Amino acid sequence: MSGKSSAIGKGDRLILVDGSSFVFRAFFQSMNQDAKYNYRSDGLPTGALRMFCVKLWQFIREGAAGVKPTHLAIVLDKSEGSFRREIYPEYKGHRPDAPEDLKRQMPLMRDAVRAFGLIPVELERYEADDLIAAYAREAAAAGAEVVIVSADKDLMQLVGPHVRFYDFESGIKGKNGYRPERNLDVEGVIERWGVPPEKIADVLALTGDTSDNVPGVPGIGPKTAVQLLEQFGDLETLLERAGEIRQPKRRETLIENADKARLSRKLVLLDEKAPVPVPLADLTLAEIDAQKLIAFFKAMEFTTITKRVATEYDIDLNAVEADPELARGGDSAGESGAAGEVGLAEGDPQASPERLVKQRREEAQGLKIDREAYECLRDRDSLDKWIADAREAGIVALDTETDSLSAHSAELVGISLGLPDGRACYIPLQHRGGSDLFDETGLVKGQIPLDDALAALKPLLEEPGTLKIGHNFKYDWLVLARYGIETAPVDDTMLISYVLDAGRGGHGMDDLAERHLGHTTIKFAEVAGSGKKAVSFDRVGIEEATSYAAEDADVTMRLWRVLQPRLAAEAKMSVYQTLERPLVPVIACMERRGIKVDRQILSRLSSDFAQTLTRLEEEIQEDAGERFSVSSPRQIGEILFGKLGLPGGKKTPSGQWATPASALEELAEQGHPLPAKILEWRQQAKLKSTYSDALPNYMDEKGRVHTSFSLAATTTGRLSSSEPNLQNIPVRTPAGRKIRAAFVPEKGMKLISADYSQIELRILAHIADIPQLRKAFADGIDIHAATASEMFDIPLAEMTSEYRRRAKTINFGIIYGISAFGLANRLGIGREEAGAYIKQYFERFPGIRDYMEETKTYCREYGYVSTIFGRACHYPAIRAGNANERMAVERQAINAPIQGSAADIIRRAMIRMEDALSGSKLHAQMLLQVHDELIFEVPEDEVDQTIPLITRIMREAPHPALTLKVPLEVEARAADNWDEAH
DNA sequence: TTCTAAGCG
DNA sequence: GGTTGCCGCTTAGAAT
Repeated sequence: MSGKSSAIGKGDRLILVDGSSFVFRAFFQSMNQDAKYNYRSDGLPTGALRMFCVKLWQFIREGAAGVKPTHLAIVLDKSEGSFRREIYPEYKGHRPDAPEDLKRQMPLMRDAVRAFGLIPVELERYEADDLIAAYAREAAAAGAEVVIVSADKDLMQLVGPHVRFYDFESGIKGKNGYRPERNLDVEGVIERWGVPPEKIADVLALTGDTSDNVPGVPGIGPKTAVQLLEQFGDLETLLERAGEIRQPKRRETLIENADKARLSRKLVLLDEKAPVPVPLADLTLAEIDAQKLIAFFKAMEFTTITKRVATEYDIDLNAVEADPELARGGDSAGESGAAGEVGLAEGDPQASPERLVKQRREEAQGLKIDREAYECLRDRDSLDKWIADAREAGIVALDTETDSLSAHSAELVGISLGLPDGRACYIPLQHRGGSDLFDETGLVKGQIPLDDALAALKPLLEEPGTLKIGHNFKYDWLVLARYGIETAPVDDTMLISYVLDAGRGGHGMDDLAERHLGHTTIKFAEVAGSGKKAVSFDRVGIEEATSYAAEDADVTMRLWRVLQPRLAAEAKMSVYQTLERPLVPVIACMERRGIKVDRQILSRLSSDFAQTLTRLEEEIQEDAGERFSVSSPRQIGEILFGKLGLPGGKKTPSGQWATPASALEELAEQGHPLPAKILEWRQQAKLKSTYSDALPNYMDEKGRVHTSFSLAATTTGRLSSSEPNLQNIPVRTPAGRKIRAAFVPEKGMKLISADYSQIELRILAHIADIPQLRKAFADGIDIHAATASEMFDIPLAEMTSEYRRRAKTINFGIIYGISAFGLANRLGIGREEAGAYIKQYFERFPGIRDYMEETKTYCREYGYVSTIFGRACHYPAIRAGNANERMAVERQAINAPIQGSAADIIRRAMIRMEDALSGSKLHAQMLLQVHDELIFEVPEDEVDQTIPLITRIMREAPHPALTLKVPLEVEARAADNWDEAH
């Protein structure tokens, strides 16, 4: 386009786009769209880029702020270090990092600009703002009209008779419906700032600018600054005559901070003299090369904008091929060249997701895994070579080996890497034994010093341009985080498998290798031994460790190549990108924090329980007339139903007497003292063994307990918690709540518990679209009472607790896939009566019967059901021949969309929570999730601000993807222990 | 390792 | 025509 150059002049119109703020805006706008539009089929985030292109296309064709351009420039920041850093090192100092997904698509922005036939304008040592200033002045001086497109208020300095400032609306609305300024002329600037554009730098010099870390003068805000400038004319005059200021305090700070103000002005003042790297004349808009633009869009997998361009230029879409070369990311060799290529079918730009899936599967089955070829890296040179290769590939599988199973305390023993070409290596770091020679520190010889290796690996593991692949990466993330490495971006093959195949089998690496690669992995026990002979991994010989560890990385990479393409092909990209991937660091941080437990409380409880147990045991044995083990259900059964001949005994599937609580309760109601005592004993024994005795063993030196949440353990999308399970801490009985009360905040802090009220019933009302339930929820009426009123024809005002209780049981039964038998059992009524209830329920709420029937039919046909966010839960056994089994699976299928949708909602809330809190400068920390409840630890003086924020994030969690037909309600409370907070 | 019971949502 | 039976988890202890 430089061939058509002509100098700018009167009648010309120039749009100057502040590239980085533009792409930021674009990113947040893209976040308001369904996630499926924001990722390419290889998982690369492209949402910001898509919005960027849509807007750029719009500016070129239609103009911005009512100005249709003859010239246009996208101006970028070349690097972090501008000349402002040289005069003030703290400039833009503590800026939060851009979101991970945005960072990954940044390199492609220049490609997008070029695809439009434009030149990305950037210059070393200068910020985009300075170049925009220089262009704006030059163009305005020549008589052209200028529009500056930016979200950065600093650029409002440049507004003048021929220069406007334009900010297109951010996708995210702030508090009080705040919207950024847009389309400002000189009048608009004066209205916004109280001063004309040329004085903005003076204002900022006084007030400072927190976002850029410009100091300013302490205690001077915008109001005072404007007033002072009105009084004295400009900053220099003000500073010279500061002695004349009446207010003593203000006078002193201004005199004292005069230099700071001058420095601040230098920082905020834009450098109009910046040497522009591209002459204005070369910014003339030429006709777009639509073929090239479409080829780029196709490589990015944009659809709507691609069609729009094709229509505009009357081009046959199918005749244009995607050109991955146009979307390489970065402009020179060596700079994260792979960001635009990751996962694309090699040399086949037309590969459809389905073909790619097939190709990868065949490839995986054809490629033999060769353990002999794994490398063991024992010196820096070979490690550096591997790091370079990983960088070149843009993708690397990663696995850590440690000396214990707990990610919170394990020491790093080694790291393995795997590449897409099937190469894999192991880097031993802290092996201490086996048959290898070791030195005086106990470390086996021939290992790269840990610090050296980590220093070399850290940039690779943290850089946005190289995708890391892990399996159950939360573990590795936690281990590496303790060595100061925050790995990103990461794909997790366990989570990809979970999204694709929940319900179809395990998601452990061994399972997946068998299933997808037909490969049997070396088992951990084979190298480390099992039972008494088991050793920790640092005692495993390095050669053996290499085949085991490198294989893990190798298999992980191969699994990724097989599974990842299925995300796009099976329309599961959104689920993976919005509900799974971002949750890994969130959960990891929660686990790392742990929750404090009061050891004394537990130890006292243990003694209390022990005492009660002894007493009960004696009474029980006396009543039974013999000594036996109360903890043995079989012996209990033999005593109650055999020896004492109590009525109504049932057998378990294995033929022994069944003694569940419900059976014992029934006997107790009939007046038998023994079953009641056994029940009591069992409760106390459970509380003692599982909680008061066991929990202290999990406490760290600070008295905190770190559970492990599993993200891929359930069929429905719920999390699970283990070692210890903190999702089943007692709450239903007074004795149990004493355990819960042992969970406490740190001094000066409170615990906040926030839980969704009736979330599953609300989801049922939404999915099945039940008018009465929707109305009851909308009106905030007690839902069980409303159900009872509808079912039993009793006005709400006359509702009795008994009818409400029955309705409540029925409501729960419905969620679980009700049966007359089950309901009868629960309510202690006859089967006929229970059947009549169900019949009546379905007559009043026919939509629920429809939902149940449709769900069963759907599941039978497709083998899976889905949550409202598209998570699939597979039930292959739905076609089982056995009627009982089939009915059981049908109930699961009915329940899964309800339970799973609730799980999705709280996942969304959790993912947003951290940013929302830190964005509001609050220090609350999320500690636990218990399915519909989140537990936080919060500084006492922030409780009042934190509760509304948490509540809002949880209530609004389905947005913007979905708007439920019922409101979500959240109850939150702060207290000094978990029992009181709940 | 499997079964039974009990803790939670 | 008898049987079984309400969803999702983890842990402890006994029995195998």
